[in-house]
Amino acid sequence: MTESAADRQPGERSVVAAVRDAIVRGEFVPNQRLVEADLSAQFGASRATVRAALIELTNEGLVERVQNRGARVRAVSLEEAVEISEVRMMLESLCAAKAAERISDAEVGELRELGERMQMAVAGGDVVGYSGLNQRLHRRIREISAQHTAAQVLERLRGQSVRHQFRLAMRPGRPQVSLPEHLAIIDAICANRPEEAAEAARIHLASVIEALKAADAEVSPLHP
Amino acid sequence: MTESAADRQPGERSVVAAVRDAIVRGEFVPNQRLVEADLSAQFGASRATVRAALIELTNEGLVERVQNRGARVRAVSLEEAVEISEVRMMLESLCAAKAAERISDAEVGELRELGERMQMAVAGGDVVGYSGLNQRLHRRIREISAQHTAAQVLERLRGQSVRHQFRLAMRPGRPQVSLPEHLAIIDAICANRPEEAAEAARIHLASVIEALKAADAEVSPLHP
DNA sequence: CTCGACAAAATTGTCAACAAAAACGGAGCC
DNA sequence: GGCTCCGTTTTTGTTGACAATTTTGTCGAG
Repeated sequence: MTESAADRQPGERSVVAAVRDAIVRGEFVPNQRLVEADLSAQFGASRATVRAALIELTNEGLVERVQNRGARVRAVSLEEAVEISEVRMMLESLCAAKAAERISDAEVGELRELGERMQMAVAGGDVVGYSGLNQRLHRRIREISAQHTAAQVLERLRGQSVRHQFRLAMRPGRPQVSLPEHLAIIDAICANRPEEAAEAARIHLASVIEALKAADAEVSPLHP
Repeated sequence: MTESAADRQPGERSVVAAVRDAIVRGEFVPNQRLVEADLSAQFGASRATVRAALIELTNEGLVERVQNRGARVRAVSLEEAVEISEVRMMLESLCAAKAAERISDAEVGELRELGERMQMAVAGGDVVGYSGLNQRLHRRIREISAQHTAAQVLERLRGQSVRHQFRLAMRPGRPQVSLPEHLAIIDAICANRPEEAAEAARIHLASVIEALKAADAEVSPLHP
């Protein structure tokens, strides 16, 4: 077991970030128990600190806590991943429409550049690079939309579904189908067409939902 | 100062419920400081317990916490209330559509009865009763939709905007305009028409947003 | 051999006390 | 008179220990 995490900065707020990172990076696998004393030793913090961190991560949907039974990494099922994507479909279309209304000239250049880099990444077969640009695009659209409430909800949901998202990005052929969808969103936003941008976002997320179901069907061919 | 809150059941989870209730009921006003020691005395719990409760309520969006400066009741501005309503417009329309697809015969009866009771409440001028039925209707639709993720987000947002919602319900003439909107939602869901239900929900929330802005314009006639 | 009761271990919930940081107040200085 | 500096007070952040609960392991009876 690596002890790389036993660093300085026992801090207060850093513990939540550390545990969150460990979860989204896959270091802590779903359903793994998170014993307060263990985490307290692993990071330099006291038990009360990790306890506070676990409470915070619980409300973020990353960990599950039950009375007197401790915490564990929350496992999101396929059904939940689909639900999350449905909510994303609604909120990302809202943000896309808002962004199309408010975008500035400088931001247009930014989005266009992101789009070009995504095209290059796909052309070059750089899957992980494309995945990173993907995240940056969605985040930037949220920021441009200035819909703070929706952005916050979407950020929380992203943390919960990051595992499914990653599995999806690794599917062969997936980037080739998602790239044009992303470019359509960019085009609509940059052209100041809210309705078109919202529709493009809906189409993209519908595609994500289909891919999620397809990926699952491939793993478990028939109902086990 | 009333000491009615210093009850039994110092509990653990009850403290978050107690503080949450105090906030949504208006006992704790926006921007009011929430000193840990004071709350610790007011409710029978220790400081660590109220601290945990404050962290939880922070992630629910009801309180604001800044490093080394303590917690206070979060004040949601008009802009935030509008943002919240925009998100609600998207998610409630999603839930309404899902509910229209999944509703059972028994649930149809339930919703119809709720609608009749709402009509009676408005006819009788029972504003507070109508407000309660209003909440029950929205909650029941969320439950029927079986969209757990959206329901959870909506529940959190409801807590944040309950103050604005309440102010709205008290506006003279408001129930008369919101009642037919609610009945339209009920009709569409009970008739198994998802698209119609979603549209009805959108119309209702758009009306809420307009009313929010109007109510604010009335309080502060010109830009102060 | 299986099932249930009972004890032991592990883990969480709670508390009181200590340390650090920030807000407050007054005296001194320009 | 206003401003800064410094000590006091309040409030939060952290720590360790104790109590309550759950889980685990073991032993005996059927």
